Amino acid sequence: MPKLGMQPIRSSALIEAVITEIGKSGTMDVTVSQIARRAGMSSALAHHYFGSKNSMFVAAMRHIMTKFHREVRQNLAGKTEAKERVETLICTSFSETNLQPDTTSAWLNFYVFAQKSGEVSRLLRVYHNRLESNLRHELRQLVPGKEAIVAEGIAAIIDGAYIRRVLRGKTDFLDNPENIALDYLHMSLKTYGRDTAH
Amino acid sequence: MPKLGMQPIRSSALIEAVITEIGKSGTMDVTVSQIARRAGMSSALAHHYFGSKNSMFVAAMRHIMTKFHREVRQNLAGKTEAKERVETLICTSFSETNLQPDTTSAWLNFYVFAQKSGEVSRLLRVYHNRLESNLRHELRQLVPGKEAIVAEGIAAIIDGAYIRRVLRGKTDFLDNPENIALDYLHMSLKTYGRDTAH
DNA sequence: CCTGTTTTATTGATTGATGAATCAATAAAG
DNA sequence: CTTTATTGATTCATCAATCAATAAAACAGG
Repeated sequence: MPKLGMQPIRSSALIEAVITEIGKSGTMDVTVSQIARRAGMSSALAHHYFGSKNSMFVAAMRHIMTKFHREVRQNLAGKTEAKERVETLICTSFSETNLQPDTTSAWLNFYVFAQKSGEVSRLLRVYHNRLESNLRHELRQLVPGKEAIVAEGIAAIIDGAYIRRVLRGKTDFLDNPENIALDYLHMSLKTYGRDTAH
Repeated sequence: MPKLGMQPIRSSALIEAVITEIGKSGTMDVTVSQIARRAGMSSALAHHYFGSKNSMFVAAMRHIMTKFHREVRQNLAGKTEAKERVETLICTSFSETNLQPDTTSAWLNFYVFAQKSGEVSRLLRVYHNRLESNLRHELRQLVPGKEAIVAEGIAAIIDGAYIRRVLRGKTDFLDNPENIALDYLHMSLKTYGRDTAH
């Protein structure tokens, strides 16, 4: 019963399955068969569409990054004030979707995978650069001369919070993780900000 | 030529080799043969002493953690002032040894591995709890009521900085990474500290 | 509106490589 | 003659990737 035009349906089913399986197992040693089974097809078909396990991983990563990017743009829309825009960048990083266990687990695994795959490494670099350049751009007006270090700090807190989330589960996380980053931002504004007065 | 008492020598050679190999490949898919070769012995002997690849990884992790713990205790010795002690905790995390590429790479990989192995997960939790409880203990006097969130922030920055270091290499890291954490500490002291003066 | 050819979808079985773990054998101390 | 050290060869399992085969839709011309 081959309905035509299955390719996009199969692809996205596989991509979802990759993320779910990585999340379930916590590692990237998941077999193509596991992924294919979860996506409701044979491993041969998975290979038929993606060619290799590697490209499934890369596609999954691209998918996560694209989703994130879309979310950022959506949340930034209409916001013009620099401080508000930085806060939006922070909060989007900690949004419901991005804190989904499967997503964070996949992130962490892609970080490791980047050391193996040049393509993933490049993707990750692009993503990092974009986030930090976004941050720096807004911070330039808020904490002139200090935008680089503050941006780096915010980015580090985001990554660190992700890790801790993956490691310990959300249970014993004291506070909403975004509050740490927001706190850091507000203290930086007070300390280095051009308008220290409220 | 079996000289007796080889066990400890072989063990530590293997542990070193595990860390080096993980660092070299960036992942934990290194073979026992690779590890054994680097440690100057056959893979059979490696199995003879450790039983399984898994216990080699666990032993390597224990080794890194023990070394770190020793370094912390050493650096803290004699320091009594709370602020100084927190700064020492931060700086030790970013010491020369702990920023060695192989070490950071191994760290990151163990983070991922923790999701597979209950033992590693427990080890990591112990380590994290110890660091944060140390931080909280000192911070209690410095930023009363806020020690939990500040400790969490410092810990997150440390983890985040590690990741970024692994990902990008030390080249395009703007500043010494400890400065971000130290900055965060000092701003927290100014904002929440009991002695805002000075 | 048939009929054969091409394209797309799909899978069970096979191949080939890889690598963890075990074994059998050797040898030097004690 | 038992214990410790050591390895080359072997076993056994796992998987990524490919193949051969099946089937159904689309399409072609008569």
